[in-house]
Amino acid sequence: MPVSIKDIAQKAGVSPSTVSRALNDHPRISQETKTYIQNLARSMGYIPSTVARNLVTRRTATIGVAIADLTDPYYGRLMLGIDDAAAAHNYQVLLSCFYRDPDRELALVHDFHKRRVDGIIVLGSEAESAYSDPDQNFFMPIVLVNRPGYRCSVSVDRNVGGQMVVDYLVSLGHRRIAFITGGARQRIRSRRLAGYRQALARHHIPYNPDLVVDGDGEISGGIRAANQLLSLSPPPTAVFCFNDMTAIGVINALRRQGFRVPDDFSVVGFDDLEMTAYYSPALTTVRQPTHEVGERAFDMLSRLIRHQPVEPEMLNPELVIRASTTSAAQPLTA
Amino acid sequence: MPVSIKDIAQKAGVSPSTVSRALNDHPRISQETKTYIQNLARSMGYIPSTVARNLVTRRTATIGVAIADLTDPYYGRLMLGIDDAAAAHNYQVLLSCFYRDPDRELALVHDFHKRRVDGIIVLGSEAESAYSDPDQNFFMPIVLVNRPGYRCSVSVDRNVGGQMVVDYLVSLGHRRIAFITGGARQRIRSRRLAGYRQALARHHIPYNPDLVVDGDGEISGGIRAANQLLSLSPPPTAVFCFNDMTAIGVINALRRQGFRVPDDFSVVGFDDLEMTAYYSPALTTVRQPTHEVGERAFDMLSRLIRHQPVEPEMLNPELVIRASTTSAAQPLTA
DNA sequence: AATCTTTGTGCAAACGTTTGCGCAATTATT
DNA sequence: AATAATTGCGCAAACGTTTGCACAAAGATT
Repeated sequence: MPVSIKDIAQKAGVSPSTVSRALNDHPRISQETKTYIQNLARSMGYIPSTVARNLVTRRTATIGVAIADLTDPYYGRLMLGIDDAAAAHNYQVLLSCFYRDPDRELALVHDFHKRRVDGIIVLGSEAESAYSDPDQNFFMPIVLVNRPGYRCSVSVDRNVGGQMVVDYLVSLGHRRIAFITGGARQRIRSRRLAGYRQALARHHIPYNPDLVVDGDGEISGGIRAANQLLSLSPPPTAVFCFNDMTAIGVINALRRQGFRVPDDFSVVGFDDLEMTAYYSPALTTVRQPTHEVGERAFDMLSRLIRHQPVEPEMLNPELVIRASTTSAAQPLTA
Repeated sequence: MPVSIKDIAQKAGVSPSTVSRALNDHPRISQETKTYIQNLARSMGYIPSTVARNLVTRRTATIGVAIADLTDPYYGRLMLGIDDAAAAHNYQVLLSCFYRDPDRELALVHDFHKRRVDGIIVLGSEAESAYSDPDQNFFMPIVLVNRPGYRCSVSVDRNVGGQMVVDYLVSLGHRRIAFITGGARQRIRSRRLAGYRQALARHHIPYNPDLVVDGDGEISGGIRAANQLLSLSPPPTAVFCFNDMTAIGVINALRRQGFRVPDDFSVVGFDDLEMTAYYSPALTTVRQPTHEVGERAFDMLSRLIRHQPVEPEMLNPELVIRASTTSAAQPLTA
């Protein structure tokens, strides 16, 4: 049973209010009693109860962050930005993972509501539409990262990211460029895919649905997708992947079939995970300002909490050219 | 302002206690009122306040997990085991990252105390000794993962892990085997290092302090350490790394200096991150039963919470031989 | 028909804080 | 020397729940 403010009050011979004020450095308490009580509290091993405090103040100075996948370092990097911004504003952060499961995601957001956090950030939402649904009774600010369809979101522009990749591949002479999605669910709203198609159109390359196959954002999905692409005739000469994890799977599957990257196939990732720079071949990918995204997401949430107006934000990605891409070989099927 | 139990009571014309009991499916409430109130609550958008509930019940059904590094998928995998076990026991999990900073770690554990979680798990503690320090006033169950010195801990036996690696490298003919630590702070208590030394002794290979250099558990540390090792004459023929991240750094630094892995140097990691199996060369490493570790950590905490006796647990790792290791070349310095 | 159980509900206290208000004692202002 | 402002503290209500106890009404047991 932890020691409470009343225990301290009793021992000090003062009222609980005085103890509370002394501990919170209230101006109308004498310096003398303050230091006396603070020392006493320390010596008694007092640890204030946030839960009682939150109940009466009706705020928690805490935000909840729901994360899609803890084994993908991309989200870890976003968290860094959020944590930094939150710390700078004296906010605590509660984290939880929903393992890419929309039901768990919603359950989690619900739990955050019950905990009465001041606001919520969702990283990699799988249930975007729910947040605009009035039936959900979400009564607190929520910002989504990378879901530009939602009112309160900060995203990197994956459409232009996709275009950059295609432009670059086309400039290398590629014309049969495959795209691997992050999963069938993502497919419809995929900005990368939209950018891919727009860029193809701009280069007068007809869109070929066979070249677009589903992955799952993880290595295993990349492997499956690559094998599927290899069964095409003719196969693509370049593969644009939903993210770096997928790209790792793709490169492996290709290599396992005896192909070489980039000589036989160019492969491009997305996210610029630290480790893929050290991969072999070092991955050509699209870098996102993750830290800034995290910070901005927190700032937007913070403005929302203070009832200030916000509008969706869009940040620009950057193409990082490394060793997994090269000029298109002469078409084998000439 | 969210709707409270009183609001519902008023609208239903019953007392708050009845509402509370109806929502919690108390046996002494008629089915009729139960369904009536439950529907009413739903329609009013009622979301119970855990904070009020926690205050009166004096428990939170929540555990806190402090994580050293969110960008290392190793911890993500541990979390999976914890989350699964916790969900099975109707516990919520609160996560937070301390970025390998001992001060932030302690601050975080302190914050968990203030939140009155029922117990705490620390993954990758940097402040182990604090948990045995009575001055810290930690008044709740805490289990540490991979800190076998602590009373309540579940660890994989990194000592035998270290020995397995050295035994294997020696069997390949290596005698100049380097070890890269996870950081100067870890060095003293490193079980891997102890295992490394024991195995060397067993093979009558004298211990050479020059071959033990500090990394930091991340890629950058691996790069630095590898360069340091290359400046030795003669350099080692094999490098045993604190973890897989370090190994990635090492392989890169070696390659950048024109060396080949495993032809010129054998490299061994630790953790068996999924992606390192897809690395090139695929990494020889030590697999840990991460999911089981996570589950057991939760189970231990759960026993602690119920005041049942516990004792430290130790799980066995497993050597995974892949392509980053091979027989020692003829010594260049013959 | 009297007693005993059971069923369904309400009262009120409690959890550990914060905070508006009141009030006495001290100090500053005329 | 009277009044005003300031300083230091306590009272008590409040936050939104849960829960032991009381109690009336209905049903079951003699």
